[in-house]
Amino acid sequence: MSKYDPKKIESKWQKFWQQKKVYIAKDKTKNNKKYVLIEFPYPSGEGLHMGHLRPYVAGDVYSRFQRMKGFETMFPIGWDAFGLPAENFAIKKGVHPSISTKQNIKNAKRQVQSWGMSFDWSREINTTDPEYYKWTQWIFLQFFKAGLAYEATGLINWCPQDKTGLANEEVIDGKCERCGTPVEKKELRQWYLQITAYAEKLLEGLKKLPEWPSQVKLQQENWIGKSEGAEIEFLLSVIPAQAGIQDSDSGSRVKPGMTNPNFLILHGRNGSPSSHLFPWLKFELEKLRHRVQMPSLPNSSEPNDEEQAQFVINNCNINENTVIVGHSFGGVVALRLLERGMKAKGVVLLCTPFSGKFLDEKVRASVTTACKKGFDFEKIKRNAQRFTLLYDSRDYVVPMSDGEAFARKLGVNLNRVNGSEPHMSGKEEPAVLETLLRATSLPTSPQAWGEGQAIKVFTTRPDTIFGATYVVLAPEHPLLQNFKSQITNIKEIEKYVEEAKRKTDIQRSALEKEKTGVELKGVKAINPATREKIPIWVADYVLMGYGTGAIMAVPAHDERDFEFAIKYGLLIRPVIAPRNIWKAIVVTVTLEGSDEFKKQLQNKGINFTLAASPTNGREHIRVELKKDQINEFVNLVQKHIKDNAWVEIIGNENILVMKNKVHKNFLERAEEWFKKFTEWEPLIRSKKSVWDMLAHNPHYKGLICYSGDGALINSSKFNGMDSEKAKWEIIELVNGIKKIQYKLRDWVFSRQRYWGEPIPIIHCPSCGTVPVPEKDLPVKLPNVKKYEPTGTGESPLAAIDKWVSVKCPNCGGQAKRETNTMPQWAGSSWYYLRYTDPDNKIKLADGKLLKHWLPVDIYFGGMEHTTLHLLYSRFWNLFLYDQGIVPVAEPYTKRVPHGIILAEDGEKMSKSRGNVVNPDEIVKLYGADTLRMYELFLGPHDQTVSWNSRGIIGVRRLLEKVYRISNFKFQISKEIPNSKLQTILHKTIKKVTEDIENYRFNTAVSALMILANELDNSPAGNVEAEILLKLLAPFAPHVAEELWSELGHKTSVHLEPWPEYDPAFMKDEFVKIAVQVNGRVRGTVQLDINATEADARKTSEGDPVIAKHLAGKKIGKFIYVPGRIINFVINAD
RNA sequence: GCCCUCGUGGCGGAACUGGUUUACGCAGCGGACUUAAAAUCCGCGGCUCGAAAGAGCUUGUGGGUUCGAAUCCCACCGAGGGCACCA
Repeated sequence: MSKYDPKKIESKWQKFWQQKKVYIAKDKTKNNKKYVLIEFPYPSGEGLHMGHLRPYVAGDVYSRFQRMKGFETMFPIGWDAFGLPAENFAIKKGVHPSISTKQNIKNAKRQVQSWGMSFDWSREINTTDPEYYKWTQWIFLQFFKAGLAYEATGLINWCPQDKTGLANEEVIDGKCERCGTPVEKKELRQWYLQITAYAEKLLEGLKKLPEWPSQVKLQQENWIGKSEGAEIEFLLSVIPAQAGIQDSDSGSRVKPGMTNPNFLILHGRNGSPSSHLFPWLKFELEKLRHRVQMPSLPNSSEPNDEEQAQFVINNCNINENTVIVGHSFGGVVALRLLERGMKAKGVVLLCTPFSGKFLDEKVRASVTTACKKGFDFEKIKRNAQRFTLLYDSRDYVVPMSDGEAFARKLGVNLNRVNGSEPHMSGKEEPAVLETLLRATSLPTSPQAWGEGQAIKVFTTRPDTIFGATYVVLAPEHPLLQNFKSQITNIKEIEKYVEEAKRKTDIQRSALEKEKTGVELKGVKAINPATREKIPIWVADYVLMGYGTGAIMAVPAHDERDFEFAIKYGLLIRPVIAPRNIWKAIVVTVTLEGSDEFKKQLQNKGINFTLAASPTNGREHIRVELKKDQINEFVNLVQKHIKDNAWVEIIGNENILVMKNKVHKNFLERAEEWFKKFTEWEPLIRSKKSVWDMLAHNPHYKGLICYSGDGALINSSKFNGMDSEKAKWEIIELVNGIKKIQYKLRDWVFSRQRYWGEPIPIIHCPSCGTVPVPEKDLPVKLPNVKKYEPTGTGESPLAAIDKWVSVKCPNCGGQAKRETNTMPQWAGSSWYYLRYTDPDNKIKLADGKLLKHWLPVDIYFGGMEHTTLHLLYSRFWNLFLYDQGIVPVAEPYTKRVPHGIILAEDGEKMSKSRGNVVNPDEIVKLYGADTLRMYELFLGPHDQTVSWNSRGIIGVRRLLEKVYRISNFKFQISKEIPNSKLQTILHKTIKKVTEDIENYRFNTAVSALMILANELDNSPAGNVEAEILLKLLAPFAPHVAEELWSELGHKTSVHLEPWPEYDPAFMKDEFVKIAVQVNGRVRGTVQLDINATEADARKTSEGDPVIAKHLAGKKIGKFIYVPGRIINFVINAD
C-alpha cells in the first residue's frame, strides 16, 4: 500500500524492464511479428521536445498493446545524428560535432527513457557510426553502379546561411527548410540521385498502400506531379531584314501581299495552275499569307524550256526573296531562270527530270531534249541561296537517280517521300507544302541553323493547337543563343534575359505578379497545325526546368496565356466550345427500385422515355432536363439510384454518377455550362464563319478563357470532335510524340559541409570518376579541427590534403577524393532496414531477418516529412528492392501522421517566443505517466492541438484515483461486481481496444476515466482491478506495473495477455429511447431491448408529454428504429 | 489561384452507418467532510423566456434533401496545411 509518487516508481520500473529485457524483440519466435516504427530523433543541443513526444507515445502505446495481444513486437530507436544542426551547434559551442553529438545523444536517451518508452535498446543505431554509414555509402555505390547517381553542373538551390546546396524538397516557400533564409540559385558541380527514374514507380506504389492516409498519398502524388501530353515541334521561320518588305503582324489578320517570302510556282509538262496539286498548293500558301505567283506556262503539252523561262522573266516578278518551285519539267525551267541570271532565295525541285530517261519508257521528246542540253551548275549555284530536292519514291516517270544526280551536282540532300499520288501529282500533297514551308525558313547565314530548326514545346492540351497563336521561350532557353544573328532586337532580349536571371525564384513567382515578356523580332514559329507563322516571345512565366522550357500559348484556353495575350494584345482564338449538356441526359438504372424513381420523375414533371441497353439489357431512362430541373433531378438520383447505376451526358460521355454517388461537380458544371452554351451555340452552328464571329464578337473575351473540355471549333477537319478524342489524333497530325512529364526533379545529393557521410568516390585524372572499392568502406570522416563551411561551393574537406589525396583504386595513380558529403536524409533513408540486424558486419542486414521483419507494419511520423524523408526512403527501398537486396517494394504498410503541438498561446513553440513547454519539466512536476496520458488526451492524434497547462491535473487525478481504489478497495475487499459495472467494464475493453487500433487515443483515455469512476463507486474485486490495470498499462506503464506488483504479481503486467470483452455482458436489458414528434425530441421512454414496434408505440403514446403533442392530431407515419429512435409524423393539416 | 483538412458550450474536445448535440476532462456554481484550508466525494452546468412544468432557439452563415442533418448535397464566410506561372 502506497501513495502515488511518480519519481519513486518510474525509475524503479524503468530499471526493472531493462534488466528483465521485457521489450527485446526476438528474431526467432512462433508468434506473429509487429514492426512498429517511429521516426528516429535528431539529437539536437536543445534536447527532445513536445514534438517528439507525440508520435513516440502513440507508438509506445501501440507497441505495448500489440505486445500484450501476443505479437512479437519490435519497437526500435536510434539516432539520426549527421547534418547541419549538429554541426552548427558544434561550431557555435566550439566543440567538435562528434563530441557534441555524443553528448546530445546521451541527453536525448535519458529523456526518452524517462518517458517510459518500451524501446528495444539492443537494436539502437547511430547514423554517424562508421559501422552504420559504411552501409549508407555502400548503398550510394549501388546507385552509382546502376547509373542512378551522377555528377552534373547545374543551377541548384543554395542556402547562403548554411553555405550548402539544397534539394528541391528542402526549399519551402523559396526558403531553406532548416534556417528560413531565402534560397539563391548557384551554378555548381553536384551529385544527383536520379529519383526521377523512379517517378512512375513511386506513383504506382502509392496505389498499393491502402492503409496510408489519403492526404499523405495525395501530397506525394502532387509532388511527383505527373502529367500526360505531347512534345510538338514548331518550325522556325526567319524574316530577312534586308528584303525591305514589311513583316506580317503578330499573326492576326494580314493585308495580302505584305508577306515574305514569295513563291513562284512552275507547273510541268501537261500541267496548268488548275490541275494536279497546284490549286490546293496555292490556296494553302495564300492562307498562310504568302504571295504566290503561278503562271500558266506556254505550250504545256510540248514545252520548250527556254521559251517558258523567257515567258516567266517577262511576266513574273522575281527577286532575292523569291522561292522558285518547279514541278517536274517546271524544275528545268526554274534552273534555266537561274542560268539566265535571275537571283532567287531558293529553288525547290519536285520530281524534276535530269537524265531525260523515264521509268515508264514512254517518249517525252521535249523533256528529253531539254535535259540533254545539261545545266550550268556553277551559275545556278551562284544565283540561289538554297536548293531543296523532293522526289517521290513511287514515281513511275522520273527516276530517283535523277534526284540523286541533282543532289550531287548541287551539293544538297535528297528528300525522298511517298507522294499522295505517284510523281506528286495528287490533288493535295502535304509533303510538298511541308517542304516549301521549310524552304521559307532559309537562313541568311546557313551555318547559324540548319533546315528543320524547331522549337520543341510540351503541352497537355494538343487538342488546342489550332488556337496556339504564339510561342513562348523561357529566358534560359538555349535556342536564344543560337538565334542571336537572326533576332533583330537581340539587345532588348538580352536585357530581359539578364533581368530574369537576377530575380530569385520568389520574386519570379511573387503573388499577383504581372507577366512580362519581349517578342523576338525577325523570327517566327510555324504552327504545325495551321501553318501560320506566329510570333515568338521570351517570358519568365515559362520555366526552363519543366517540359522543354518552351510552350505553345493558347490564350483562349489557358489562364496564363490569356493574361499575357491580353496584356500584349496578342491574338486570342477560341478552338474549344463547351458542350451543350442538357439536351439529353441518360440514366441507367437497375430494374429493382426504378419504378419508384420513374414515379418521382413523373411527379416532378420531368420528361423521360424508356429504352433497354443493347449490350446488357439494362433499362435506360432517357431524360430531358430543363435548367431549373437539374437540382431536383440530382436529388432524385441520389435518393433512388443504388449500385450499378449512373448518369451520363450524351456526346460527352462524362460519367457523372458513380455507383450511387452523384458526381461532386455535376451541379456546378451544369450551371456553368448552361450559361456558356447559350451564348456559344449559335456560333458553333454557323461553322464557316465561326472564326470571324468570335474574333469580332465584343463578348468573346469574357467567354473564351475556358480551360475545360468540349467540342473543337476553328480546327479544320477536327471541328465538332470531342476535345479528349482530338488530343491523340492531333498529336499524330503534327508528328508530336506522346510524353509524360513529372514535376519531380532529381535529388541534389551533395552538401558542402563537414558533418555528413563522405561520398565514396575518387576522382582520377586518367580513369575519371571511380567508386571506392567496397572493401575499402567505410570512407571515414577525417577528424579535423577546422570544419566551418567555406561558402565557396567547396566542402571543408577539400582543404585536408592528406585525406583528399589518394591512390586511384583503378590505376594506382595520384587521385583525389570526392569532398562533398551526403545530405542529412541519407542515413534515414534506410535505417528501418538496419534495425532488423543492427550489428551485421558483412551485409547491411541479413536477408532472412529482412524478410522476417519487413515491411514495417506501422510508421508514426509527421506530415512535414511527406515529401522529404518519406518519399526519399520509399525511393531507396524501391531501388534496393529492384537490386534484390530488400524483399518488399514498399517499406511501410501503414503511415500514421500526427498533428503538431502548439504552445498555450496557439503559436508554434519556439525559444524566441518563450512559450516552450519542456517535457522534462512536466515529468518532474506530474510524472511521466501523467505527461503521456495528458498528451494523448489533448485531442485527436492527427489534429493540431494546443498545450494547456490547466487541464493536466485531470489526468493526474485519474492516476491518483486508480491508486486509491487499488489501495483501499482491491487490496481489502473482494466484492462481487454488479451488472452495471460488468457492462461498463466490457464496453471499456471494447472501446479501448478499438481506439488504440484506430489511433483514437484521446477517447481511449476518457473511456478509462469512465471505468475508473465507475469502479470507485461500485462493488468490485481483483478480477476487475486487474482488467483496469491491463487496460491502463499501455498508457501509464509505471503506475500499472507498480499496482500490478502490489496485487502480488511477480511478472510484468506488460507481458500479460490483453483482456477480451464478452458481448454478452455488454447488452443492456432496457434502453432509453428518444421520442420525437415531427422530428423534435419531446421525451424519452424506457423500452425493453426486444420491444416490438407496437410495444414502442404504446409506451410512447402513454407518455404524458408525448400524448399532449399527439392530442387531436392525425398520425401519418410512425417510425421506430429499435434501440435508436421513435418518431411520430403528424400530417401538416 | 489550385488542391486537401477543419469550423460543436467559458476552454480542450465527444457523438457508431443520418437517430436524445455537448461523453470525458478543465474552469465555474452549490453541497458533504474539516475549527479552517488543502485534498477528496456528491450534485448542477448550451442560450433565451419562465417560479416550475414547459416552450422557443442552437453544431461558422444561408439554402436543399429527409419523418429526422454536426453528419449528405449546393453556395458563401473563416482558420490551418500543401502546391504555387508545372503549360
